[in-house]
Amino acid sequence: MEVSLSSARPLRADARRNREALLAAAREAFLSGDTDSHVEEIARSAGVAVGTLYRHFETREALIEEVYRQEVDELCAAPAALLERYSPEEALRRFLLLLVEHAAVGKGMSVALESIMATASPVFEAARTQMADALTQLLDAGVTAGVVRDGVTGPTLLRALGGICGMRATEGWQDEARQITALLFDGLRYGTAG
Amino acid sequence: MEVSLSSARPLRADARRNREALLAAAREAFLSGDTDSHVEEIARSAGVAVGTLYRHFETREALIEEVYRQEVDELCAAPAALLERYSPEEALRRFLLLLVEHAAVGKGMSVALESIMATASPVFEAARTQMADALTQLLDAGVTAGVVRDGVTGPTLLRALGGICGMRATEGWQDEARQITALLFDGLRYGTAG
DNA sequence: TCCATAAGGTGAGTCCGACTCAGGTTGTGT
DNA sequence: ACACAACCTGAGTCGGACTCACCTTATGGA
Repeated sequence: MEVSLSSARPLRADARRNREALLAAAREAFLSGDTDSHVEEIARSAGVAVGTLYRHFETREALIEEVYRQEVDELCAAPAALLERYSPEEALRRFLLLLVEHAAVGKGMSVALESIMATASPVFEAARTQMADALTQLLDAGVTAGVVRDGVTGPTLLRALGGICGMRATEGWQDEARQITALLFDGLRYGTAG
Repeated sequence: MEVSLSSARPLRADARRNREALLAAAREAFLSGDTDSHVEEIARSAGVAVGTLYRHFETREALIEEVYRQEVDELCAAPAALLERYSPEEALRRFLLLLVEHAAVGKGMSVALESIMATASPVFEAARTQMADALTQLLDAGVTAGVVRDGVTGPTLLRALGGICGMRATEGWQDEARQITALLFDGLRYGTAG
């Protein structure tokens, strides 16, 4: 599903297997709300020793980042597809909601997101940029179509959505997230013909 | 400045001094971006031993919480004052901006906020409720005056503003925060006579 | 097929930082 | 001035992320 992009020679077969197992185990742990999943547990449930975990990932954080990066990759493919299928306004609306749904895969994930937010790692920086670009794409289409106010940038909107990450531990958080999204959506349209 | 509200007898003079010194040292450390300020450092710069720190605060987190709670207390006094001086619309606008300025006291503070967000401690719960109530007060005044849409609650708006917490580590974050605030403000007015 | 070899795996041990507690110190009421 | 409870101290414990010296095995060439 993924070809090597780096100049290094490909991983040995068993190494590749282990790396994948670790990512799967980490995702599993984070998604199931096991917030305090320790490296030892993740390694064990992946069927390897901690040393192997550290062969593949610089730190515990790096592993979390990688899990998150994969999520972001999937999400960032959406805007282009949505713009082909829907009007700019509708595409924007749907993407914002998609973001909410995606954040809903498990409260453990939002912990991971926060954990990453708290670091200034280059990996996360890339993910953030990617996401911001996706939003910019949608905003630009909206501005061109005259349904979105000018002057709001992708990175800004991304941050505005950041609050959704801190939302576990409440009962009706998903509805609330949708409300916030609607609020931002309307804020974006404020002052247009919409 | 503060009288004992609990049934326990007042602290001994030296204990009170130490407690205050610890809070001051902690605030200092957090505000100056010393993100990884260790309990040992905080205790030393307050002129006490770690044991003393733990006599006054259950855990490191509890100390952070207390610093934050004080900030929140100050902030929550604002809405009532603003509503006396300005129109509901203007009061809301000013309070949202005040929130941003307040978050600006130092990037270290946002780390503290996040740290608190990541726990479901009762202390933070109280602070959050307090803040949400302040926002509700402003929103209600706005709805009554017909300048704010109905159906948005204080807790919801609070979360929407949450994204601002994750904003250190960027150059022009303060301008961005202001933009987001404006966005939400307009979202709130969407569909009214405003 | 089989070997040489380097990539990969192992897990006991190190490091470090939050937290504890037995014992000394000091403010306070009488 | 005294008794004593409240307070303070800081070396030590504990837990979890991370390391590294040594072992295992995939791989590619003979």
